[in-house]
Amino acid sequence: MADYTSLEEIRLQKVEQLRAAGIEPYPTRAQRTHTSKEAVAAFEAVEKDGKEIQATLTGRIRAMRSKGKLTFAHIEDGAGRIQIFLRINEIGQEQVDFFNKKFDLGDFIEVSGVLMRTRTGEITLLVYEFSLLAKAISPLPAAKDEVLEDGTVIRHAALEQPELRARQRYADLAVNPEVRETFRKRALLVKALRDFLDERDFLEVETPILQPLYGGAAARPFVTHHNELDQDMYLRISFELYLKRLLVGNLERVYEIGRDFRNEGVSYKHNPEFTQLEFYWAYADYLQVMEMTEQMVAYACEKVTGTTRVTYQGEELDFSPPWKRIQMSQGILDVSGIDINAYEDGDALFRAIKEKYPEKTPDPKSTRGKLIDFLLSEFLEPTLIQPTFLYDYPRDISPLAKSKPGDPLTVERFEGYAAGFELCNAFTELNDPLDQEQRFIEMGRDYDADDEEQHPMDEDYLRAMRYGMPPCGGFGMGVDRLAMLLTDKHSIRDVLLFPALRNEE
RNA sequence: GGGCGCGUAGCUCAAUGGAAGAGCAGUGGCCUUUUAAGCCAUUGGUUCUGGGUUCGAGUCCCAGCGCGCUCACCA
Repeated sequence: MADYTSLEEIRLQKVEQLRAAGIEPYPTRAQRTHTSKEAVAAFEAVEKDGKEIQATLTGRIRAMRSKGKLTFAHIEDGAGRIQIFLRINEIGQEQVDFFNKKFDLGDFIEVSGVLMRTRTGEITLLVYEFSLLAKAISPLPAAKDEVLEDGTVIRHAALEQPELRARQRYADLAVNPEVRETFRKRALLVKALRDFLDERDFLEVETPILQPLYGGAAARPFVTHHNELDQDMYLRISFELYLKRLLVGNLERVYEIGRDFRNEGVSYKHNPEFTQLEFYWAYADYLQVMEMTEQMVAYACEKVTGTTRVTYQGEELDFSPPWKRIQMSQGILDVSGIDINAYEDGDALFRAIKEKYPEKTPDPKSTRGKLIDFLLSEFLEPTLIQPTFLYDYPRDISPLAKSKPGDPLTVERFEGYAAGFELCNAFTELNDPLDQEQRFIEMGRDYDADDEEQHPMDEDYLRAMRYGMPPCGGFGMGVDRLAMLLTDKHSIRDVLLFPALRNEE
């Protein structure tokens, strides 16, 4: 049983009073002839001819101004806001009083009448009939909007607590229209990515979320259990190994947009579940994937924002191709002065880092690849503000990527960066089953047995690959991260409708 | 998980260790073109929770819970 506040008690009483008066506060059906936006457009179209437009509108009461014998209110629907006007001339004093006494901010109502323009010029529905669609018991956590002459809206005492906004996203959405806009943009983004790939003959597929083995990335998984099969299952940490099995099956171009789950820390750019796009493209290599990536992101950016230049946290990012390309060892040399090519094993590289940067503290047990990753995130990443591809990665942190011909320490892999963080990751896929098996074994050896990030040996994946996998390029991107960039949000929580939060009790 | 910060009315916020307040929302009234409507009156509090110090705690101390920022892990 809920504890009601005094404000809620009053509204509950109104519900009883309405029922006692034979009015159902939650009627089953509603109807409308126009959205708020359509009503305004319809009125503007015939205003000059003096023709009358009748309309029935539905929406939520967001502002109310009663002047005794007349009442102005604003209702809000999915399309926007519109003013309504109730007057004793049309409906009588009793009805005006009823509206004022029994209806509250937040209630959903249906209003019928004639469109008009008030003395101050606002297009308004003059109401002849009104009814309740759904009574709000709890007041929406917002005060008032002030609309300035130039149209800018100042919200007074808006819902601002980040915790409340995330926990009660329904209230946040109801009260902050720009939040609805953010999620519309997010939907546009996903649609744009899908359209782009569909147009290029990529087949959208769905692969298991519940997996008997996890793989395809370095992350700790969520573990669950299937009762009937009596076996532990993992929530996938990537789609990679399943999508590549499909290439063995002669599906040449596949992609999936879906949820990944990683049992890691939560931060402004990490949520335990997040949306990933992966595609695999037979007969392509990482350079072709690179080219398609910049086209795809620019396309999505343009569809979402109308341009390929967006402002992110005060910086203008230009996603139009081609993006800057930096070969990784060269990039690290440029910013840190350390030539990773001069050190073929982890110990040597570690000593070089400690000598040049005694204050930096990489883990001394790190592999060469992990040390390079350290240099990368320490020195290079923060400088990658404009969209940039970093390419040619160390082999030992890339167990699923194909080696660069003639360079045993390096694989054909790139990552896309923007605003200083990683956006996507791609490589020429390893399709040699014997090399792949060797990599799994190396990964098992390089990480401690209790390191949950180690890639488990996936025998079925190797079995698939032994049937022959075409050479191909593969790609993965955090869709939430791109959504952050395109909506200028600092935190991933702001582009997730229901971000992960600790239990309230 | 570590460090720092925050938690007061439905919302946004005040309150030197000394009487818990304001605006909006709510309630009652006045008001026939308002728009943060206005005017008059008025209701509303486990100051996150539990301990402690003190004559006295919203304020200081300890512990817990939640959130934010940040570092680490990771996309």
